[in-house]
Amino acid sequence: MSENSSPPPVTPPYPTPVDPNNDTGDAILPDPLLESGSFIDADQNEAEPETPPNQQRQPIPEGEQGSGSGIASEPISVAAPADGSAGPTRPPMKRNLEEMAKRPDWLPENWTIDLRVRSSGATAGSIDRYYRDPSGKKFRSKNEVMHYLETGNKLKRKPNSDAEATPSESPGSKKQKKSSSKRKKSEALKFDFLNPPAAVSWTCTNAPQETWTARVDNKRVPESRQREWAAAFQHVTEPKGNEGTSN
DNA sequence: CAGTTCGGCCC
DNA sequence: GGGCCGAACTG
Repeated sequence: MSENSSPPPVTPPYPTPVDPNNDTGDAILPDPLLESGSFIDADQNEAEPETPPNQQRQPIPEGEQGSGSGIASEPISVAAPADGSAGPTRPPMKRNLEEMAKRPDWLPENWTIDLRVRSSGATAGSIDRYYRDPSGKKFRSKNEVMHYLETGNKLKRKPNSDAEATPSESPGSKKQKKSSSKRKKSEALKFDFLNPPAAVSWTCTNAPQETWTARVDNKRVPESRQREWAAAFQHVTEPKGNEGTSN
């Protein structure tokens, strides 16, 4: 493009937006979140100029299509700002990546959130949120974080006992990815009426929101279980249990 | 075997 | 639509 006749003289702190329909003053702020501490997984002590910023990515061999081949673009690490110490007046966050990366209230301050965008697969485009503790441990969900916070033990996944070896299946061959017939569903009331917990202790967390957590034998009861309990409770307290035809 | 990513259910 | 978790695949 050719040069313009009159270049912009001076850029004021806030460029005048040409957007006519901006009621909430959604102007383009310089970098509201940048200062808050949003950076790309750059360690604080990473003083290695020799290493280029490009992450070590293995070249994807064409032809061979693996699930792990097409990985997401870049893991976005967002450091959680300690608190409002950075700036007294915090500008309204725009709905952006930052907003998504804002730490939930239940997340400790020293933890970080990793946003990963799926680039391959049927669920491409979906954003997965991961949580990392100062130690570097990675968690996939709030539940895992909670469990780790309470018990201090990281949930181990995939026991993979492989107790039964089914020779019928063709071994050695690559296992089909779960294409179909994988998850079972449809299960009415999961509550085990025959083996109810002997004792349940309920604790209420007041901050930031009222959250009741049930514990059985010092083991935290998953919310899903609590929901099942609620469902069962409602079921047993249902006044009208007439399934027969009214007559 | 551990780590990483995708599929897909559940909410 | 997002969260969550199991499963699958790779290094």
